[in-house]
Amino acid sequence: MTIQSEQRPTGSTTIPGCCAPAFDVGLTDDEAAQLAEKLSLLAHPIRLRLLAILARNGGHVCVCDLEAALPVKQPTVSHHLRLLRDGGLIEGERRGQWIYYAVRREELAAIQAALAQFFARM
Amino acid sequence: MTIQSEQRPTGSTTIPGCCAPAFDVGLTDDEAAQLAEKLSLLAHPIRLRLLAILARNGGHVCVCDLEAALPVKQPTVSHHLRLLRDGGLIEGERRGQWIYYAVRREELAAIQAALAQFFARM
DNA sequence: ACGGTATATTGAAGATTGTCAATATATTCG
DNA sequence: CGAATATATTGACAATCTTCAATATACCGT
Repeated sequence: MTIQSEQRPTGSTTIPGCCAPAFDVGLTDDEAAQLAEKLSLLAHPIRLRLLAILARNGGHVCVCDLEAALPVKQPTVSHHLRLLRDGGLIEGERRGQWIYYAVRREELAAIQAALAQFFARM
Repeated sequence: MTIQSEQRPTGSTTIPGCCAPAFDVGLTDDEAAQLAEKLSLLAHPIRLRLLAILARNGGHVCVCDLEAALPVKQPTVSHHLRLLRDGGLIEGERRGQWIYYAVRREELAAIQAALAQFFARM
């Protein structure tokens, strides 16, 4: 024959051919789920911009500032702020009529560390 | 009065009170959209595990291996592989009956760099 | 207390995503 | 060619996400 018979090189199974999970899996079910959840929180342009604004002006930005800076209406801003707050990434402090938000650096650093670990394992 | 009148310190507007976008915005509309797109691609447990497996066993893993290692059916594996391939993160090479996937390190590094830049700006 | 402003919540509607059975396509072997 | 295996695609369905108008809540100044 002209074409060489392909043989799957994957080891340690009795069945020749395919589908022997003898390889390195790398990420636990739980690890993947947790990291995916953190990434999902970041994976939205409005939330990224919210974080960026707050990180650089922390403690001095109220919701109306954010609404003015972003192309969405006030309920949408509040919605994303809530997601970020529930995810532990930001916190809000009421000062008078306004609520000032700021990034929680520790949590942000935790995500950064989780990502670094993920990439390190690649 | 006992309570001090709150005054928004945000500068450079003629309107006293609120909503003067004099602060640092930090992320362009486009930058945020692009980064969010990359993050969305990563933000799924199955895709994270696919990447981890492929990164550590690159070029030696066929779809049936992946299906065996993950808690989803074959069409779902193919679906996520397609998303990753369309996103430039992996590539597949047909060898005989099987198609072997591998991570594209450059693209993965690009995402890592984009993330690093994002966190650096925080 | 009242009117005004800031923010949150609710509810609805549309868009996107995730999963899988069924089916199609490609490849190998006999 | 025809059967068997590997992978991709289609189509349907459910779940989740995104946005916003309408409304509610909280606070301020008068």
